[in-house]
Amino acid sequence: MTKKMRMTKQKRVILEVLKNTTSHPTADWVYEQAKKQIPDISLGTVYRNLNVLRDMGEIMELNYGSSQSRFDGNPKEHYHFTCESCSRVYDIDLPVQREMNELVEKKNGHRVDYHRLEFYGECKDCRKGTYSKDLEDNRV
Amino acid sequence: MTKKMRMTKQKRVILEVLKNTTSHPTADWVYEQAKKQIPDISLGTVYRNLNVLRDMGEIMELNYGSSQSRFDGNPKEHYHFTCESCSRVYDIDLPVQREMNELVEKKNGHRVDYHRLEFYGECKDCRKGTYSKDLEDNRV
DNA sequence: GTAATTGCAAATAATTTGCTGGGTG
DNA sequence: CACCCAGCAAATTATTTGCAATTAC
Repeated sequence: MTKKMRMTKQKRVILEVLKNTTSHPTADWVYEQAKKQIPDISLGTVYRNLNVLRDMGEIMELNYGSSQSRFDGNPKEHYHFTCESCSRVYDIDLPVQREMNELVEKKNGHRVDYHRLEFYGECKDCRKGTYSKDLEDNRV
Repeated sequence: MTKKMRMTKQKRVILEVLKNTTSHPTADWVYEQAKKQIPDISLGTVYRNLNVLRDMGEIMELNYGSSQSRFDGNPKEHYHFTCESCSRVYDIDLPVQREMNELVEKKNGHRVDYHRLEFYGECKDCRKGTYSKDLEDNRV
């Protein structure tokens, strides 16, 4: 039984703020905007509702699931796959498609220096049920 | 004058740890590994050196520049451009290439649910010197 | 009525920084 | 021997959480 969600004034305003901007605001900016309509709304409420709305699929969180930075000893451009089950990150050997940068430059007018491509899903170890914490801890 | 960098025992070990793994460790994991060789190394030193090594281009930081999450009112899959100068995030209208997911599935054996593609560079406003803080604050 | 949700404040978690002594070039 | 960098601990920043009061359904 997933528990039922109530549409509160706070939730409505937060969603409205997000739906009415083409920018990609931070929680804090949403909070500032929401305060214009509900002066005593609290930042905690904004965070809670952003998470609820994300889980419902109403909005997207960029950088979702990456509270910690990860480092890569290989500084050459390459792509990654992140397992949403065990959080491990794998290298992907697709060739880097630099043509896409020029395409975006032409279409949107920004100067594009590089891009980042990340795949998400369930890794082969987790699919097989082979995953073990030991394996993770001993990766070298 | 960029100041000169000294090769310390700590820096050498941290770099060595990263170069000798194909995983994409967190700062904390690097710290744990480095401690095996330098028991009294401090976590602060690990963070400092990871940043120095990243700035030198010796290693890559994944999720670089995103200490805060950003939210998108449009939950449909689409790509983004992030300006490294003003930090604004723009939508990119390239069609989503789902074929790449299958390619990775076939080649690497992971189940791929979706991917994320982000471009980086300098946005057209910053290139023109048009950027203003007001503009950012008033984005709606 | 009752369970979900709020505001507030305190708690976490990741990362950065100030200081002072030590080690590299 | 100058000055970059280490260790330590305290500070910052983003986000989450416990609790008692409030509100949607």
